[in-house]
Amino acid sequence: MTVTIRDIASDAGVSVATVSRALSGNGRVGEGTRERIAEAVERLGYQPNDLARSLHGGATGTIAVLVPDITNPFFPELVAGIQAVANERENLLLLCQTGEDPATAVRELRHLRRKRVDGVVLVGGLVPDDALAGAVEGLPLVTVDRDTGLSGRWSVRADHRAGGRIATEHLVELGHERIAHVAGPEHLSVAQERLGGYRESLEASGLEADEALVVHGDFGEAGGHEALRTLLRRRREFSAVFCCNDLAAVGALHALDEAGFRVPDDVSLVGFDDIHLAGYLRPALTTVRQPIHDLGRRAATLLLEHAVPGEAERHEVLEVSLVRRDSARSVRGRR
Amino acid sequence: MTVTIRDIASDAGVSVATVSRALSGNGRVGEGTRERIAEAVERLGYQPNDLARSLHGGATGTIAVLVPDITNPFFPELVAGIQAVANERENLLLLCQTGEDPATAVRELRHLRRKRVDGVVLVGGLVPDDALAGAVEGLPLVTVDRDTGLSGRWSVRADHRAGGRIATEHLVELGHERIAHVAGPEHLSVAQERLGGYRESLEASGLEADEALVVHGDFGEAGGHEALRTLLRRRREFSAVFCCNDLAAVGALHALDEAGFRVPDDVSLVGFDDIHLAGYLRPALTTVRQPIHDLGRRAATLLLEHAVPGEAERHEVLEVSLVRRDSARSVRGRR
DNA sequence: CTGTTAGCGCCTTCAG
DNA sequence: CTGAAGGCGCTAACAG
Repeated sequence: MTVTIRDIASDAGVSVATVSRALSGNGRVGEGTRERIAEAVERLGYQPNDLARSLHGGATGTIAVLVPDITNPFFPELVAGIQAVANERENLLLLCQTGEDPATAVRELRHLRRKRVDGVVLVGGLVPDDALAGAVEGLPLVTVDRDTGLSGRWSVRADHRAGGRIATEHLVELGHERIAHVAGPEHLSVAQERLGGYRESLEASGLEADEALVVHGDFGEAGGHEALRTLLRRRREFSAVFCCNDLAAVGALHALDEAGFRVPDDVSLVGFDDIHLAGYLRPALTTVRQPIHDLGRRAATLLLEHAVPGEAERHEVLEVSLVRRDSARSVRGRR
Repeated sequence: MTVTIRDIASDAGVSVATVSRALSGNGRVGEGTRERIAEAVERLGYQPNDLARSLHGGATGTIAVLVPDITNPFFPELVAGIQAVANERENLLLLCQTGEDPATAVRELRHLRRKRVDGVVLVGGLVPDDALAGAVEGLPLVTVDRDTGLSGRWSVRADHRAGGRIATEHLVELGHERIAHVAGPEHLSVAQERLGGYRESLEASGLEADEALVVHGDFGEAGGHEALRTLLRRRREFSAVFCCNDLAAVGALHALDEAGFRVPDDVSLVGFDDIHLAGYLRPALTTVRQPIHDLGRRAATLLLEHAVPGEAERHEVLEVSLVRRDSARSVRGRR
């Protein structure tokens, strides 16, 4: 049925060993034989079987990425970065979605191990370390935007704390004194850090840190929407809102809109991430840019180049920057 | 180093065959033996090797999807649909990006074959049939939104022509008589069909089909932006624009904005796809909804259930529907 | 119910 | 430079 190395061997009148050498380019093979082999390969339409090849213990040339939800626009950009370096090195990329469920993640990790992937990029912080530890033992792994206690593991992340600071500082510079924050899920370290940056900046500016101006939501549009409604219900004065990410900012924008506040005329808004969407919105969203694509590139590069378990671990922190667009402006009206 | 079936066989005091049976659940195995095996598996931390398992000729439990660009928000939703059914059946999903380059697509297809994937979902219409034919010979394949001349191949697509009609009809019903169309790339069948629907609808309504109101762009934001500027430069009167997809509509929206036209007050706008973004925009975009997630689900289901090459081919067409939001309203001002 | 024996397709010593 | 032989980890007939 399928043509194997043996078929082309007999067709070319040589042994399988010679064919193997000719194809893998390992040992030396005579010019003439090489040609006859190439010919036979062509004529018979031979397709090497990577399964058999990898069975020998070599690499599979396949890595995997685990994301919470590919539908969230942050992740496709990240995946694209990973994919880019995977392709450069002729690796294939398996995409897994955890749906933010630790059990699913662990199950998928186990599945990936059976498939003998060369390594995995784990994105997000939703799996407890202990559950993870067993599932990834001996598996090359690089985490992204995840606060991991796993020892010997490599990680890549943006400087979320600096991001929180930058966003808040920008609003302070615009003259805002009552700055609210729509925070992310409390248990996520990236959310904590952004919140921490916000607080640091407030303090550094000598502004009052009114805890009633901080409301926790999630990283989704609905969460931002709901969070802002909660904030509004508290009836505290504020003239600007720093949202934990762009999607939440979209929700906040809509909630503000529904309540009759105009952005940025009545309230200024700053997001985080700088997903493509941010530039499409009206007003275009001022936000903190994470180098999402590079985050992916770095993660994949580390994974493919260095991340053998046990090797000295390494943690990279990428810089963020402010992207000024139209959703934040100097203070005028206020609630 | 790695623990194999043989290790656990000797540990449990049985033969490898018995272990194999116990683990795969094929043949019958005594209660006691089964337990001792389970124990050994646990104690030694055995991880089955799917490579060896698949080498036997069985399935690999892995399918692949080829998309032009995962960063385009249409595709993550589609991929999510595919992923969903893949997971339900314990399959893994390989993600490949073609970057709209036929050569890349063919190369990746070849790579996937070496990896012995069980099948692939090919999205979009950018690879010429002949180049493809060789690369996918004997490989289960389902195409999505692609007009394929490949015989014996399965496909899933939305009813783009009906979509074009629905969008245009909606604008006609709102009283618009001069309706422009920002079309997609001319060589893509889905673009042709949407354009065809637009023309049909115009004709059915007895409206003049002014070819100067049709301008070709691409499926991106920049393309829509540029296309609308071209349209504006022609200085023909129009009060509504039907865009080939939502991303192009975003570009059109911005171009209109820059030119001082308000949507929907001065010009009505209708998109196509109904990506999440559409609902986030202001004004929220009226658009033709493609059941993107279902498109993915159906494609994967067909692939996993039926798509053995040679079997009677099947082509599914999914229905589209109009989503009325805020970007289109009854005619008032006009250019 | 269980063990023995062949391979799956390829690579890799080891001789020639 | 080339061939023969063994094995990667597992499954699938066959016999018991």
